[in-house]
Amino acid sequence: MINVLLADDHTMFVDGIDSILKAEADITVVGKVYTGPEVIDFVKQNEVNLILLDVNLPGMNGIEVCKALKEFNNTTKILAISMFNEESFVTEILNNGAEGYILKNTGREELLKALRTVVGGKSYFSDDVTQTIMKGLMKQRRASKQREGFFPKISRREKEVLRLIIQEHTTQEIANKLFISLKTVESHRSSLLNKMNARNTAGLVRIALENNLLD
Amino acid sequence: MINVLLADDHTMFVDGIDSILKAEADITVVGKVYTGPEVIDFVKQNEVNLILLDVNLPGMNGIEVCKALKEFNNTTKILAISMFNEESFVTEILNNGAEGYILKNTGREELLKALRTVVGGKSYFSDDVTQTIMKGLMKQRRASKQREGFFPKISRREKEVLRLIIQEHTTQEIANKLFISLKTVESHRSSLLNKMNARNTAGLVRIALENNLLD
DNA sequence: AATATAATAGGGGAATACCCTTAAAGTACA
DNA sequence: TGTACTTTAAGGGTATTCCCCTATTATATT
Repeated sequence: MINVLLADDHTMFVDGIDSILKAEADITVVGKVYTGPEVIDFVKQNEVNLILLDVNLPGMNGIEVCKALKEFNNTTKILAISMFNEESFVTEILNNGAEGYILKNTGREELLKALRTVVGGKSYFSDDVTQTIMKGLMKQRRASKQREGFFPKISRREKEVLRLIIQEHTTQEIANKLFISLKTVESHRSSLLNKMNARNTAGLVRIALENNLLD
Repeated sequence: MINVLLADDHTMFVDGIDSILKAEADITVVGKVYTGPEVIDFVKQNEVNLILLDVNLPGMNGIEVCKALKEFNNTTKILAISMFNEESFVTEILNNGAEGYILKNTGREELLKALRTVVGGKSYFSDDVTQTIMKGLMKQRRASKQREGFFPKISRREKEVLRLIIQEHTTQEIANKLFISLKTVESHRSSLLNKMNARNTAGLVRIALENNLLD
């Protein structure tokens, strides 16, 4: 038997889901809650296998609830639901422990499938959500591509020096490691500052990490 | 009519796909190639709508091919295929311009669906691949969670200083901006180095960025 | 009210990074 | 076989960071 908790501030929506799940023999809706703190309280006092959790709960939102919940509970699965197919929502709640993410326009069949998949220990995502995430993955490329153009390309040796700088080595240490003179390393540092348009080491490190310059 | 190029070093596999696609009225296999450079050459001389591209081509691998191709061609779609459901493969080739990713154990029906979806301008991914990527997304959480524990928490003021350091400001500039003395900022810097276990500014920046310490 | 932590600030010194200029030798490319 | 870029290196100086130490005042926390 799957014990489900519904957490959403839209009563009508909650009731709709409730009536859908009632028809299923292996699923019981053990509770309905309408705010974040209620979710936490309920889970502490009842056995819940899965929470259908609205991402945009008022007050304490779904993401915070998720985070708080995972602090003390690892068995209850979380299937996030939302009106919005927003990349930031999806990634954030997934980073905070949700096992699945579906949209509110999801039909009865898919809802049930998602629910059972997540309870079964796997993850589930609406096709639309998947598209969004993957697009995000692909966007990175275009963005970093554009930025590439901003830098004159960094030479092989410069890249080595840069890597060692980021690993917290001093100029002297880098010189020793690469068997070259202190002055040479200084010279590389200086061209790095120029090419990357940085004022100091902090900038070097930030720009390098932000733009994945170490590949 | 969809013009497809097959790029894979396993002849038998290529022929298998070829025969599957032959049965489709709207699809023509316009070429079969077995190495990376051949792909580039072929696309330069023929009209190709979609490439079924093996990620693990010998010599110049699929990822490099993808990158090279997107340099001069934006119309040809790329559907990556691979034996391996490896997160690094998937993310890398997606970051380099592929529109879809399927596994070699994909059946005929799914292959055709993937192919038409990608040609239609949308992205397509095998369910398994989606699972892998999403798992990767979720793993980040666990990793960054663990690391959080390593730091004593950084105070409000220290965080401000840290942020300005990352923005390439010198100690003197930070002091001016925050209306405090140079020595106070030095003092904050020094506790940051301690708390974050960094040797110098480079480490400060790297650790802060890697662990999202600025939220 | 007592105790801990944070924020403030100073002196003084050593280590490191940054700047400017110059220049030779190696390497790749057309 | 030039031309451009990279890698190497130096002198000499300034700026900045880092490291000791100490110490007062605020702000939580219990």
